[in-house]
Amino acid sequence: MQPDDSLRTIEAQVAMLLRLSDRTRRAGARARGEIERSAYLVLGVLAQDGPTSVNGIADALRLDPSTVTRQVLAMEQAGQVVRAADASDGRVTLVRPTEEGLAALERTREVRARLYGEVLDGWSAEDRGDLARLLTRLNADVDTWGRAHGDR
Amino acid sequence: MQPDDSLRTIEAQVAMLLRLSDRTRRAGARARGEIERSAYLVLGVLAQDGPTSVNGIADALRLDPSTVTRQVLAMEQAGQVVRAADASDGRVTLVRPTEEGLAALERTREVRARLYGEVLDGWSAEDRGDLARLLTRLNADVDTWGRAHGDR
DNA sequence: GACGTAAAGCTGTACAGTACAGATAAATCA
DNA sequence: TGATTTATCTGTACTGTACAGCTTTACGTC
Repeated sequence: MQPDDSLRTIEAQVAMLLRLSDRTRRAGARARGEIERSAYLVLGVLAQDGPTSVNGIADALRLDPSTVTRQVLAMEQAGQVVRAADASDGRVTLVRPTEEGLAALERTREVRARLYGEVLDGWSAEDRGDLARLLTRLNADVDTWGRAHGDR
Repeated sequence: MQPDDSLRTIEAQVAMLLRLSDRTRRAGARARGEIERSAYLVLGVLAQDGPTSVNGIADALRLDPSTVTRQVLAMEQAGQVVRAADASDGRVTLVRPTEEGLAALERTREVRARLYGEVLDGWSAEDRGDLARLLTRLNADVDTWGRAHGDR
């Protein structure tokens, strides 16, 4: 494969993966007991970083703060997080995951890992490991690139 | 990395890639001269398969036909495709890409390949090739899985 | 050939996810 | 203290998508 071919293939395959994953996410996600993608990502941030401000979540996910505001409001309604003013800065809304929220996150992770286990049934451990490694690196580089270029 | 760890990492990284790519797609995509993601995918199908029915496009992209109907109507307005009744089956709307549409597709592919070239700047040819290969295989398996399971 | 059934596509509608602009409240600085 | 900045929330709009129902065309059976 020529260098340029790899780039084109990666680009095309990422676009198609987006399309297909979107499909899979919608189709019966709730029936499988999963939480929404948006809540899933927010809870992932909270599970990793602990209580976080709305802006902090927005930055971690590269989302507009107004979007996160609405997501955490919905998640509070669903009992997945609690919101409280920061004691040392009244402007800040600190978002904390509830036990229920963390349990829902873990449940979703397990369901999805099982799903991927089915999809990647015939894959060697080496290919799985390579894909995990390369995707992680790709995301890190996409994130770095986006921040350096102001997402232009 | 344990087998289960790979699955969890892949799952989490795909979710994050979706998030980040969505961001990059919106931010300044038009400014870079790119066409919309939906048009890009439809034109990709037409470029590969030639004139295709609305249902055919929907199947290739795993979209609802009503969604494709609207996309091709918008693309016709934009001069990227032309629609015509199939001579042998009056129910079928055959969608053909215009020269302009194919040129826009190629332009977008080039812009995006260049973008990926920047993001993957420090990557070895081997890693790029591996990522291209593994993503292609992942998509094929996701697609197969989805069709086998009725996207449940 | 007529009638019932199926297929293709279109229209109405609804919803998730998102951004941008502007409003509000709290903090900080000169 | 007043001006400016920061964090969040509210109003609004748009893309992408699905599902249900409608219309038109085709097909199969008699």
